[in-house]
Amino acid sequence: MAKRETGPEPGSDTTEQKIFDAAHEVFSQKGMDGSTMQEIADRAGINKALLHYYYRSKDKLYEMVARAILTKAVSAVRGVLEVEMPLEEKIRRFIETYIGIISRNTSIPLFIISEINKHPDRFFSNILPQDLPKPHAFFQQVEAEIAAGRIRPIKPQHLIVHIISMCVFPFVGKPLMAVLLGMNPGEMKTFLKERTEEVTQFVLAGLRP
Amino acid sequence: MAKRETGPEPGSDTTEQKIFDAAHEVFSQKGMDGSTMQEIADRAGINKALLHYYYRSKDKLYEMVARAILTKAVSAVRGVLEVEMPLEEKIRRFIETYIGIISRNTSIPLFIISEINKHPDRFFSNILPQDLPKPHAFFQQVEAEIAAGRIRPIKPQHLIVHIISMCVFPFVGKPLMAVLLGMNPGEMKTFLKERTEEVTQFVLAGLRP
DNA sequence: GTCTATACTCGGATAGAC
DNA sequence: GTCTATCCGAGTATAGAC
Repeated sequence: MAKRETGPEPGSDTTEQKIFDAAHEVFSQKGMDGSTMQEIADRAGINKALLHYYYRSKDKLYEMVARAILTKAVSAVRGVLEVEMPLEEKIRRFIETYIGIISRNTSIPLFIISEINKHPDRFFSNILPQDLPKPHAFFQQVEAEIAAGRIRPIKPQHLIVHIISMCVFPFVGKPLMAVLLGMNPGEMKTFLKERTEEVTQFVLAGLRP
Repeated sequence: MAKRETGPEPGSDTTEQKIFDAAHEVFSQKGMDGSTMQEIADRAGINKALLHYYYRSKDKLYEMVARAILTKAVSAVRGVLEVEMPLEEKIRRFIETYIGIISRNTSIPLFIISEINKHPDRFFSNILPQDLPKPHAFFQQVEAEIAAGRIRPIKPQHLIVHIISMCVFPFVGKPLMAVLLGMNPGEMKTFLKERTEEVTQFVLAGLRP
């Protein structure tokens, strides 16, 4: 049984795939330390021994899942960032697709930041994809717009971090934001839906010369 | 031996205090699931049995530490948010003190968001302080400035989430930001130091009418 | 390939000597 | 108050039957 770098073929309904899906769900919600092989087995509807038959150890299984998550997340961002497009358009698209992905995968951002902080060695040696998004073109584009006087001067590195922060943080900090703002789950959902538009407006406003 | 709500008196050098300090350090870096009583005992320079003598269980010890962390974090924010002050000044101070606190306690934000997401019940029933920051006054102040035409229209809830996001996220996402931007630890440190000024400028620019 | 049974290790918690 | 020794449950992993 050949092992691929990023897990079994999605969509198929083999035992291997069921295990992988179960592991994906459990690991992404509870992280490495908080997950148990028993829970993964239960969720996959099989028993513990089979996990070790297909994936030698908890570590290996975790690495497969983590790599799959990171690869998917990274490639999603790459697409938007590297296309040729006017700056304003690029910013709109970036925010829209980025928040879109997060909304449909709410547990992923927290998984990435908390796991990468807790197990940095593992991530940097095995898991992080090698072909990360290259924001260089974006930086040059920003500099060009500044030189042309079409936007206010700003360090492009800070701009991109501003944008990513405003897109990601409200989702990972959701429980805290909810109590701080006094919102119930329904109100919170509406609030998060509004953010694509709000963040876009705020960023563009902040860039006016 | 009386138990206080937020742990022993800081500064004293009793065994109880040494345990609490050790637990604070370990829990804040590794969270509940990733920490062991053995490691806490080692760091405190005593043995496991004593942990149970002073704090009945790992759960109790964790709750004390978590409550202390939350209480400190919350009260720090409260101070700035509730003082009477012109809006621009208030925003400047908020960003400055907020990033200041985080810089001096880099593991705290990640602890709070990842632990509150992993053990929400525990946090909402026992740990979260009851007297949270009340942003109501801040909201009214923003509305008033908008009505007077001194700032661009914006929902105050989104504004405050924008600000918090840009202050907190770069610290919790530091390892990721570092690889994305291709920075070494030294460059990253400089970058984070710049953020107080950069975030302030960006927020004020985004609010211009 | 899939199961049951079991070995082994680790971590939380307690008993009891001092 | 502090220690050593020990218990017990949980969790990873393997052996071996089918």
